[in-house]
Parts: sequence; structure tokens; C-alpha cells
Amino acid sequence: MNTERLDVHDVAARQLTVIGLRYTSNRRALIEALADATAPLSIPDLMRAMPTASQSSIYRNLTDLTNAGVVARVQGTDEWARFELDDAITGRHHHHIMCESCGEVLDIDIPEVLEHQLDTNLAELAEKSGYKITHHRLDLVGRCSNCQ
Amino acid sequence: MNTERLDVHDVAARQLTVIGLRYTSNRRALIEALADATAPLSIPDLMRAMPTASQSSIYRNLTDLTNAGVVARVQGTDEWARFELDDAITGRHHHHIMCESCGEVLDIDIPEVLEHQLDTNLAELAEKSGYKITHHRLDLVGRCSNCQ
DNA sequence: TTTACTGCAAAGGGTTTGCAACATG
DNA sequence: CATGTTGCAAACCCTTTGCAGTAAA
Repeated sequence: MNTERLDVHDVAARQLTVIGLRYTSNRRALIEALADATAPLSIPDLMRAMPTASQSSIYRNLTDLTNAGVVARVQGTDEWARFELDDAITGRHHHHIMCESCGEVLDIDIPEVLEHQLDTNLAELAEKSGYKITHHRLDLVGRCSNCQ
Repeated sequence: MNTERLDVHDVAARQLTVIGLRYTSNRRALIEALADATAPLSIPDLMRAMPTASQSSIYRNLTDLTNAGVVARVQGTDEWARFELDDAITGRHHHHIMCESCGEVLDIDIPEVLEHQLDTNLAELAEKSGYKITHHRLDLVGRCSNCQ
């Protein structure tokens, strides 16, 4: 548990408190699991990572932490929900590459130039749409080395 | 039913035949509904559009048409499946803007310059990943005018 | 005439919820 | 100690599937 990790727990606790929720051991374990992961985790992943927590608590905590802005739901190519720490918490905006066959989801970074061009262009599009844009998703979809 | 529409049916029929499937009235109605729409349609949308078809047939046909490369599944912000004609059929690559509150999904086009820069950059990323990339998704996520 | 397709109803499977006991601030 | 949280099991709901009858080629 390094400094960066401490910050994550600290922020999570504060964000929860703001909306009247507590930072329990289950929630701490969940954040810990997500912080350790190098890719979004599915429910089965999380159940494996925190075997003492019940499935329903994991679902409920993911909902609460998502509402608190600590956790983000990732839409893969399959119907399985996957979760990761919100970019706002990690301080690192990133994207995903996913396999349309097995559903695997990995984190990727894109060149800063591209990210910047995206921001500029999308801001314009957003304005015309009448939508209040909160973020964008850029995903690469294909087949992983195992599924080709 | 204009010329463009005829083409869509023609292509759909051919694509199905290739994999040993038939172009039935249900499938034709489904394609018709998707071709008429200006945004991806959900199952309830489709049931409303083709009231004589049973729900299970709609599900089964969507699966078959997706396998045939005629229809594409769109991942919104909610858990509801939405469907549209595949870009390869319409000949028009596009993206989506979606409301994270009500789940509405709309089509948008992005500047060609941006699209081109995306293609270039993503091709590089793909190479490093070991993935065989089939396409990318770029979505704007936010709140529609009704949900703000 | 062969065999894919359809409708109906039942089964599947991930997610949500009611409730009593428990733990947090 | 007031109230948010947990586990268990049942309920939910979108989606899939079995089966017998129908329709496409």
C-alpha cells in the first residue's frame, strides 16, 4: 500500500461521506482490488478478490461507489459489467481495447495529440447537440491474440 | 421505399443467403424499421415497429442478422441492447452521442479530419497490442436536454 | 418437399431487493 | 445508539431455448 494508494482510499472515503455513506471494510477491499488491477474487473473477478463479501454487497457497493464518482462502469463487447476506478480518482484519463470474442478488456493510452484533437472537436459537436457532455469513450474493438 | 432502401434489402438478402439463411417477411420488416430509424432502436422500439412479430423472433433475427454482418449492436450507457444497420451496409461510418441518465442514443458524424487522425493513430496502437482490430467506437456521453 | 423459421411458453442467468442481524460514525 | 451496511434468499427482467406447427426456396 503506497502513497498513491492511500490517496485513493482517502478520496473515496471523502466522496462517500459527502453523500452520507460510510467507508466500510467491504468498500475498502473493493477499492483496493480495483486499484491493484491493471484492467477493468468483472463481478466474478471481484468476488474472487474479496471472497468474504457477499455478491449482493459487491453489487450494492459498486452502485454506491459509482454514484459517489469513485468507480466507473466500463461497457465491454459482451453483456458483462466491468468496473474500474474513475479517471477523476486516478488522475489519469485512458481508453480501452477489447476482444469481441472473449470479452477481455484492457487499458490503453492514446497519444496526447490525438486526445487533444478529440477534446477540441468533440466540444464543438457537443455544443450543437443540446447535450451536456460529461466525457467521451474511445474504444478499440477486435480480437485478442488468443481469439484470432 | 426508395432506391437506397432497395439496395439495403438486396444486400441483406444476399448476405443471409451466403450463410444459408432465408430472407423472411419478419427479417424484411426488421431491416425496414432499422432503415427508417434515425437512431439505434431498442427491442421495445422494434416490437412497436413490427407488432405482428413475436419477441423471440425479433431476438433471434437480430442475432442472425448480426452474424450476417447486416445489423450492428450498439452499446449504450444502460443495459438495454440497441441495434442499427451495420456501417458496411449503409456505407456511412458514424458515431453516437448518448444520455447517461435516460439512455437515449443518437447518431452523430465527426469531422473527416478527426476520423482520419483516429484511423492513423489507432492503427499504430493496434499493432502494439497484439489485437486484430475490426473497428473503433467513439461515443460522447452526457445528459440530454430533458435530463439536465 | 426439405428444412429454416415462427410463436408460445418455460427456462436461464446476471442483477436487484426485502428483511433481520450487524457494524460504523 | 441511530442509521447505514451486510448476507441470505427470493424476486426481477431481459434474453435464450424447446417444441410443434408454418413457410421459404
